[in-house]
Amino acid sequence: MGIADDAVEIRARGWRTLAALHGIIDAALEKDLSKEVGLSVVEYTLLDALNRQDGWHMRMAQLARATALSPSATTRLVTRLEDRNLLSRVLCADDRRGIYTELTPIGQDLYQRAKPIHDATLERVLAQAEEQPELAPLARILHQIPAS
Amino acid sequence: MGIADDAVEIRARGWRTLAALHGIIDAALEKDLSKEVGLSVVEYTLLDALNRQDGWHMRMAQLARATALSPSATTRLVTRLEDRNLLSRVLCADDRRGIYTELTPIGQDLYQRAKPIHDATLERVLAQAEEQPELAPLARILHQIPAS
DNA sequence: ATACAATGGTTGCATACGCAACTAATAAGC
DNA sequence: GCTTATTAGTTGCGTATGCAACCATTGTAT
Repeated sequence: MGIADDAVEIRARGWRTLAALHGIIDAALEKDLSKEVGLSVVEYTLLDALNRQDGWHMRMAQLARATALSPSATTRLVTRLEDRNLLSRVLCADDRRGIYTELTPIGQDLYQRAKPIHDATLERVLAQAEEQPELAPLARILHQIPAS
Repeated sequence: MGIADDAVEIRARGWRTLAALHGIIDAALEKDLSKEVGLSVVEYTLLDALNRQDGWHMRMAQLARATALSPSATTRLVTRLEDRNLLSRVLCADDRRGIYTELTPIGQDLYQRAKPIHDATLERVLAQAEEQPELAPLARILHQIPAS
């Protein structure tokens, strides 16, 4: 087995590690957020993305990108949150095809309650991951990614 | 904002980066594997896990762990692959609750055809990710995770 | 002006998923 | 030995997803 073959296997193993760590974090967040504030991970991700944009001025396509979801799934996700009065659709004045979303006070409040849960779970799960030899190298990196 | 708060935000950003990279790789693999050999990513992951175990001697629970899937999803995944004659269920002799899975020749053949696709896509996508400032730090790490 | 292309979101439909309840087989308690 | 608990895997059911087809609005060309 030559160097090139090794590289392929190392990449594959790296990808398996990434997928495993992702699955662990995702499952833990899903469980805790769902239990404590009734939000799924994607729902939290959307609220979080909106919040980092001052709760305003994100179009459907941007939300789709932020959540790594298809356009159709994004439509339904926004509809679900709108039905719970966490956000509202706002028609775009200059381009009436576009739709902005706005966090409602209820949505902002729920996000403020969800964020500590999210952050605490993330810290706990990452600490656990750093104890596992397979995951540790990757888990440690997450603390060292520079702002960009 | 103190050091502790910074750590929280850095973790959160690291998690977003991890999720983003995972989504990109997963989507690319999904697309290429589906197109070229008619396999989804989880289906490939299962065949790959089986193959690394000599195509034998993995119980349902192990497969569930390898694919990060629930028991029920694992049952249906194995059923799908069994219906396509890629693997077969084998009752465990000593513990008749347990079920082993065995790759069929067809399954082995399909895996051998799928692996180059998988590896090439992974290499391509990771190379692209290394060009993006947001993803580069994490993408580069995947080449450096030691065997364990 | 009118037709035609391109863009932004939404819906019909089929599929995969997780949870909880279930069955079958083994292990433990007395 | 018989009852109870535990473990392994499967099924019913509701929900989230992606794809492709669709509608509405905007831009472009003649």
